[in-house]
Amino acid sequence: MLPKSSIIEPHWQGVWEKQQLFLTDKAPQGPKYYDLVMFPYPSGNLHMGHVRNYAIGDVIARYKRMQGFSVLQPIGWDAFGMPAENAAIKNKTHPEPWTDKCIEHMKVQLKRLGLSYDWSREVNTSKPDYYKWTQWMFLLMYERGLAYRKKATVNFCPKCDTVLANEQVVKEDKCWRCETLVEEKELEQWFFKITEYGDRLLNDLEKLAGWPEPVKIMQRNWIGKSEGVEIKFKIQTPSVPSGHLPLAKGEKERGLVIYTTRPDTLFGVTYMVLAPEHPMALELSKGTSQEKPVRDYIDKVKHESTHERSMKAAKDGVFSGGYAVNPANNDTIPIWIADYVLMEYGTGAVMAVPAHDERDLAFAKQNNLPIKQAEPYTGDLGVKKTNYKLRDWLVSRQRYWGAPIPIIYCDKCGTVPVRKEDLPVLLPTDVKFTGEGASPLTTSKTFLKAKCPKCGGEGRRETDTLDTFNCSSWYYFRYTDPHNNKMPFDPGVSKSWMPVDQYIGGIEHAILHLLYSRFFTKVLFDAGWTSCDEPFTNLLTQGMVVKDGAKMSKSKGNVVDPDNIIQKYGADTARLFILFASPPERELEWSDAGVEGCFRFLNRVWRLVSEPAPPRRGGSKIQGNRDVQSQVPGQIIERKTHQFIKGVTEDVEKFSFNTAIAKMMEFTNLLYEYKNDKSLISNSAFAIRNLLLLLSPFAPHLSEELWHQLGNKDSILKQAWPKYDPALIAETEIVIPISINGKLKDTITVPADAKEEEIKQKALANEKVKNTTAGKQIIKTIYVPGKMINLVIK
RNA sequence: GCCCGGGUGGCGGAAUUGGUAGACGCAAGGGACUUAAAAUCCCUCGGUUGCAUAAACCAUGCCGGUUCGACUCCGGCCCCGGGCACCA
Repeated sequence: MLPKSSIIEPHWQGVWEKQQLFLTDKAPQGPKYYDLVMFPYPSGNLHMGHVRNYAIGDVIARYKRMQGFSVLQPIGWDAFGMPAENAAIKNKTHPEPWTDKCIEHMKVQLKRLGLSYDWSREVNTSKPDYYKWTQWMFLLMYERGLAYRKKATVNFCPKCDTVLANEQVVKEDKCWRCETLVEEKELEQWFFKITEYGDRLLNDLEKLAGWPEPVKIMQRNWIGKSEGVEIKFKIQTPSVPSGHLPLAKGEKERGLVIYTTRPDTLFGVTYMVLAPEHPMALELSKGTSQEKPVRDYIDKVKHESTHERSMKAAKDGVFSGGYAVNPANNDTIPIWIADYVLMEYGTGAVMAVPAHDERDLAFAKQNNLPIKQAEPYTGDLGVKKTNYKLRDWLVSRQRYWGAPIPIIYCDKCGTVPVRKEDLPVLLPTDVKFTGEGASPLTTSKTFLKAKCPKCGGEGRRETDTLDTFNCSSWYYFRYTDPHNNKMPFDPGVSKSWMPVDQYIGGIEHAILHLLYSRFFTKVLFDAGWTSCDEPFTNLLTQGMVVKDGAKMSKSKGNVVDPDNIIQKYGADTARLFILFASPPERELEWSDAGVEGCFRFLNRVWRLVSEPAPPRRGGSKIQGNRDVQSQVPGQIIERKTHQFIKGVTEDVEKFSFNTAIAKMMEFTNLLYEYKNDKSLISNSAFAIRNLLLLLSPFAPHLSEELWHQLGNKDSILKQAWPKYDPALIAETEIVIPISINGKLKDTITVPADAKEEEIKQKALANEKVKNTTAGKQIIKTIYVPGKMINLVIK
């Protein structure tokens, strides 16, 4: 083993840092390139998913720098969140020191990877100088009428007397700590009106040409715009004649309003379904024999979290005891109550058409309800209505480790926002972490009381904190002006960097994080803070790094420690392997075997460069590449070098790093074939120089070391990306496959400029072709220029 | 359940627009060098039949279709992964 990664890697990292090679100017010099990786949650340990993310980002950053771009590649910490609070509960400590320690450790790990970050722009969302501005964003939303309060259901453990996250609800709706059955509870919560931006978030997806199509489709479906109608059905109950139920305000005739996108299927309606929370659900059963079953069913559903409910495969329900009248044909149809209808969507009630809808069909079969094929209904009915699946964003969290929502409740003035000049609302430290009871903030003596900003009277602070998605929805703006203490970022400075040219992160963020970030950007745009209405021009969604078929995550505990790999093989090998093992968008199954191969490759490069023409020990004679045997080696090397530059450049452009690395391996293998030929020294020097340049974004330490060994004084990182000469890449001979009836028979080698006739003649003269076609008739010849020739015989 | 991906040798993967399936790497087997080992170098390597580096057939999750030609396009299934709004 020649390159001592443990020596050369820290050495060059030190040199780069000393020369401040990765510090970015306040504003770009020349064309800018904002290269962004999703900042990590500081779990305390770097895992392979991170390494993959940052290796991709770093290759792009280094490549773009060599192309002359002014590159901004920052890093920071998405530092608020539940794990720190859980750790505090478990270890009877405080989330802050725990988080700080995690960051400290991960920073050391990150630096070992030799990533070219501008560390002077590091952000930490859990520090007041950052969350001050997260609170500022909340106030901006509030000012613009986009923040409001309403009741919402949460998962609640009655024994711990506390709100649970979905993640804390384990199998069969039990609390993760005490296994008590989780309940649903209604609480007043803060929301952002993201629905007001639904149409823009939907329409502007079309602008995002640099986004993967599947991500756009997922967002489109998530927003779920649909055009339909609301139709009113009259109600009948067996015991009470139609119209006998009390009328709602402004209602002339009692009825059940449903939403449908398919009014044309009205003749096929055989029953109606209400969500269990529908206000009419219980009412309809009153005085019928169904009263008790309905009550029991609604009770049962209450104990199911909305999360579990939406995901269970088998849907259930109960007859309400009431009937409705189909306005199209006056049929009397039963009204059911079932959990496959959601109160949040439409009117919380649907007309069921088993003949047209799969869910209705499954439910009808299960409950022996009629299925009716019917003519399309063409009459005019109901009121046109556009609905969205997208719901307003619930930003309240009943937790400590987040940015406090900057609101004060005053008995006189009501809900009053904290003045911007009074930000930040600091997280108090006199707090208990028990995992029980209401939000920890309610236990602070210093926090709760506050003067009303309006009247100066005694007020009470909001004790909810902001969802951590708030922190990550604007951090890319902060990176552009990270130390500003007068505003979240200077619009002029941010303008010179925004939008992000390339955003890279896990596919698991395809919807929520990316949608919220787009929403924030649009609000900032409307408020005049930015001229971008979309934050990320290009998006690369990397696949997961999995181990034993399962996602590597802190919660699953199947995390592979990159430290071990770096220690054994070095950062260059680790980076190279993770890029080589799989294309970026695809899932990558981690395996320690294969890392070895990349390590061997780097050693081969090392020996190629630093051991000129060593005595070849052992082995048999070296054979030239078969297809170029007849040609002059010097020309071969030159041509292959230009082809190599072209190939790698194209691969890096399309982020096909695995094939780019394969090409470097092939090229290295080729150079080995000519290694001992003294007459080729100048060709080889040219080839090696380019090999190192192209390799440098992938394996920067080794490339830098060898670059200097070759006598270069300046850093390889400052060199220009090589260009190829199109005149020198053309092969003189090409290989044409001959197939008969689509089956390959043989190949022929012809001059690159051979004419069709010449190739056909040569193909027909081929021995194998003659043997196969003997006694048969050639009825068709297909020639694809430069590609192949196919003979169809009978 | 719904939405979005993926399925190619023993393994990770490659394959411009439908045109030589298996590049590159790993693992495996054989050999060279060495007192020996490590490292390095050379050869073989999808499957079946076959003495064969002769030839044929089969082969890109499964079934069917379009085409001179299908991993690639179309229809129907099966399996695996991600997301599903309080994990980030």
